[in-house]
Amino acid sequence: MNKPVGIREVAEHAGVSIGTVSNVLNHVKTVTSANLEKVQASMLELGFVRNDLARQLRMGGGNTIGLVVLNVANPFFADLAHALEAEAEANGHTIILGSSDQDADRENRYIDLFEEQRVRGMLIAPLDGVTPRLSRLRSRGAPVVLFDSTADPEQFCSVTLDGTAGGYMATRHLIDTGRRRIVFAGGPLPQVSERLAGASRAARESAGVTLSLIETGDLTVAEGRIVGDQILQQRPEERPDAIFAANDLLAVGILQSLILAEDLKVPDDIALIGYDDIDFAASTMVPLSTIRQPRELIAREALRLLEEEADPASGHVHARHLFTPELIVRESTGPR
Amino acid sequence: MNKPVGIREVAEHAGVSIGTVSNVLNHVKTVTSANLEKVQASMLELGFVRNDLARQLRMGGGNTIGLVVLNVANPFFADLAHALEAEAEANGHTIILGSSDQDADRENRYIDLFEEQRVRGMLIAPLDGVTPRLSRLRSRGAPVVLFDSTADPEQFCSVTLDGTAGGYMATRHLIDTGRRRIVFAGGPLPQVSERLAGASRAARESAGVTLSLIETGDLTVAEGRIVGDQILQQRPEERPDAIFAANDLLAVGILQSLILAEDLKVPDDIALIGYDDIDFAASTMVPLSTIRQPRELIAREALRLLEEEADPASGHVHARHLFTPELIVRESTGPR
DNA sequence: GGCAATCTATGAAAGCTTTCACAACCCGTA
DNA sequence: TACGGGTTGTGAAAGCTTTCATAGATTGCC
Repeated sequence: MNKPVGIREVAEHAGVSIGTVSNVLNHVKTVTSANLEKVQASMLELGFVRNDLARQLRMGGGNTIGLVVLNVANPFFADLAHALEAEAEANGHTIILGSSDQDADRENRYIDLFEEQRVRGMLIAPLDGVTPRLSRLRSRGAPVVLFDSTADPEQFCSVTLDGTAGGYMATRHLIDTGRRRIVFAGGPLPQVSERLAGASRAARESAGVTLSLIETGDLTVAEGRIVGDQILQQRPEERPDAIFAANDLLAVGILQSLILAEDLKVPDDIALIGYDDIDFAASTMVPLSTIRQPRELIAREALRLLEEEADPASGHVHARHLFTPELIVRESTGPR
Repeated sequence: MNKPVGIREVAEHAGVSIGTVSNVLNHVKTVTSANLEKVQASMLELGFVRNDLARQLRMGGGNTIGLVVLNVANPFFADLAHALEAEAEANGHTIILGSSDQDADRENRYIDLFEEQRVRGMLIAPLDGVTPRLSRLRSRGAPVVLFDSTADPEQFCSVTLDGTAGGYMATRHLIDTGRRRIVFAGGPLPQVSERLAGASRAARESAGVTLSLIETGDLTVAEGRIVGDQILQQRPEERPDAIFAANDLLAVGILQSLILAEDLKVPDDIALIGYDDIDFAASTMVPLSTIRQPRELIAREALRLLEEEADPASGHVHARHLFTPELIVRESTGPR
């Protein structure tokens, strides 16, 4: 193992000054082509790799962006992370990903970590809304964009889908296709309250429509199966004629369960609609109607806001951006 | 926005020396409790956040680990990343995730980036085996563990599932349950060659078994549907009686397609087995038999090797660790 | 040839931490 | 009292880069 080779060794080897090497690294155009070549040759020969830690230290922070999601194993977040990563890469940023796994401690630990790393900003899908930890972060002036529409727009930028609108659209669609006894399945409640609120509104608007709630502990396939089994145990005449699942994973689980029943068909007897439009939604046995969240748009806007907030000259004002989601009709809510 | 507060300001405010503050930060036990309290109070009051960049610079690299996967959107890699992250966190490491998206350029860019960040080591699922870029990295002495069993064990540590064994197990299982005309679906070929090799061996061992190949351009649900449609277009008596898909995504797509056919039932007419045991595999319409890869074990071992390689005192010798995968029998290969 | 105006190169300083040789101090004992 | 030994605190140096004021070289023009 040789001595670590830094800018100084390169300068010496190439017979130029430290400053010149630095200029080469940073593509400053004042460098003579003769020097440029000498330096580049030396770098190659010595196997020089710029030390980004020193660079960032000197420059007072780099262009890394911290991302905290609720759970990478959830395809929606995996896709979102993917979109963010692609978008960030295009802007020369790097994303560090942390998965809080729905654990407040982990969330806080990642925030601490990112702060210590002097990230340029953070994108956070907060677990319990705005915690004291987050406020403290904010008061220190760190750029933060939340994926949480309940955040105080005076204090934070946030970018989200309009869950109320999505809930409304989904439920409205069920009603429009002739459904009357609708079940909303999802939980824990705080996380799905907007979608539920939208659903309620749609139900209230139409006479003769009832909306009931099956609360789940989580939004997973396994929980979905439990919900499905629950519904199967009801007497056929008691069963709902439509289910609005708070996300696609849940919907997939419900579908799994319902499809095993002989005396019940999706969508003929029960319509099913999900939320998120994960890649699998189009590939389930009965392709799933759902609400699509334009992940690329969210990703782009979140990064734009973060960039703006990080730039003191921009006259940035916090804003809450609500994107309106889109109804995707597939077979699981097919015409009755 | 106040002046950035560093260790120096804290020291001054608390009336102690810089060294003492550093000792507090690093939990050196020689600090008097009186001083400890003073320093901690000052930190709190000033809102001090340790600058990890300077710390890492001084210490010659931190404890961040770079991870390059082929594609985060693939549930297998998402789960693996998740497992690695959990394991790393337990050891006080942090994972930086990069997704190469099957693009050699991106792979190289991430490697460069990680090198500049002076990561403690890298975990890489290489696209095309060991590229010159990787060898150069190695020759520089950076700890690297590959997820690629074709890597030269003299040069690299690698951790993988035994794809040949997995391919053999899957095919053997199909044969044992009475199947004779087996199709292996997967591609591009280099990525699935081991699984195919295992399948071939199993087929050769049994008289009367034929194995044919449908090569795909990718291992996605969409490609799987294409494969399924292809099979449906064959005359019933020409169709295979079993399909071994090179991964679960592909299998899911195939299943989607086959299930639409009236004259064909899975598993009665065609058995189907996948590979990876992604979370969805148990949740498909006909729950999918598959080969499980013990992700947690891989994650643990990969990090252990990396740690060992990073520690010069360990007398580390490169090793290829092949984990034997496990056959998971579900309904898609149900008894004939 | 002489002078100003450009252009390029130089290298010390700064950015924030950890490290470590050394100083200061305390206590008990000869 | 003087001294040894142990404990705690100190602050300069180092780690590698970028920045920037300054020096030096070159060109153009009268």
